[in-house]
Amino acid sequence: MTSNTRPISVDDAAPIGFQKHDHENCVETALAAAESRCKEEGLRLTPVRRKVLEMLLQEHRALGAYAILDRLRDAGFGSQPPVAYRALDFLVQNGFVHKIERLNAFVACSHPGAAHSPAFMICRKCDAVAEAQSAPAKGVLGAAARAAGFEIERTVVEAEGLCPDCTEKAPK
Amino acid sequence: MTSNTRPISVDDAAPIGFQKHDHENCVETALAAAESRCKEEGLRLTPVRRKVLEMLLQEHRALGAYAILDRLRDAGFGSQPPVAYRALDFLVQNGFVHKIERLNAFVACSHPGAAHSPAFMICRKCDAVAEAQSAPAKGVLGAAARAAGFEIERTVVEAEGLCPDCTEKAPK
DNA sequence: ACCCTCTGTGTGATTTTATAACGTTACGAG
DNA sequence: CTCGTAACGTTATAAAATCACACAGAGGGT
Repeated sequence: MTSNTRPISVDDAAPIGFQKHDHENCVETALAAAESRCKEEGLRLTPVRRKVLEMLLQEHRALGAYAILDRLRDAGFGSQPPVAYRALDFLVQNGFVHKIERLNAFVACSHPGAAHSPAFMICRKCDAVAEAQSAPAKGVLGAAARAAGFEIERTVVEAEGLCPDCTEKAPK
Repeated sequence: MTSNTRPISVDDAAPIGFQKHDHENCVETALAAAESRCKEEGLRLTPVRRKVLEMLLQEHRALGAYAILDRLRDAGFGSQPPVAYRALDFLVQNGFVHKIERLNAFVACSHPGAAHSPAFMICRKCDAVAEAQSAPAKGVLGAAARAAGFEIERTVVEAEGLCPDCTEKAPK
């Protein structure tokens, strides 16, 4: 499906999270993408996992594991923490979902398919989360790492602040 | 742990964390700096707070709140979680200590006094933590934020990987 | 068909991390 | 000294994450 995967340019780096978009479509597209990628790679997108991914795509924001768990229970799945955590592990492992460390919460990946080291903008008012690209290893941090002999394997980049809506409403 | 002395060839970008240095001195200097800054700014570096800062300076790595709490108890302070969390709040608030979101743990700031948005390198093997500078708002992320109308107030930048020592030992 | 193994699921219990709520103490301004 | 506030100590509880173990179902080999 992601044959139409767009190259990530700076403009395009404008995050999905804070803008109006065709939500129905965005959810369906992403789900379909996940499905086909799993088929390709022999991964098993089981009902629980699919449900969790769907939930996270529906909300365009970070959900805690227990919020997810509640919804799973309502949907008739197991209701103990490991159920949610295992599904999340799978989804994170395979890049369908990202963990927001700052919030101990999870969001669906907005750039399905693209190899990326994600960066997030988190609104401290309304908790909206938008995903952008980052290239932390290219900047000052990368230089520091090389200088120190540190091998970067993975990066967490999370910006906290005010989203456009909240800036307007509370220009304080 | 490692008595392995590496050349202190330091390029300024190089972080303090992964190198041998005069630890005694570094602890004392930092404590003194904290004290004088608190005096200047009318902040109260109380015994608990001072003790916590000292502990974090001693270890050059991240400690969880409960590890800190244990040591506080041993030192004769209150032994309930809020004691540690309150001290940590104060220290983080005033820039003496940083929280490592990835680890839910805390490290003393390595660049006392300098206005900074810190970045961390975290060794996944030995948990060593080094602090470097970052300028996330200057790069791709900054561009994305401007494009989206997002106002960045604070950033979390944490790189996970292998520190020099662990790279040598387990080149895997 | 069968057995076997491996992965995923369901559940109870527990650990780890963090906050709420409330009374008491200590400090500084007046 | 007296008052108001900031810091502390304690009990209790919430929130986040993991452990341990049993069972179910898919696939492979025979």
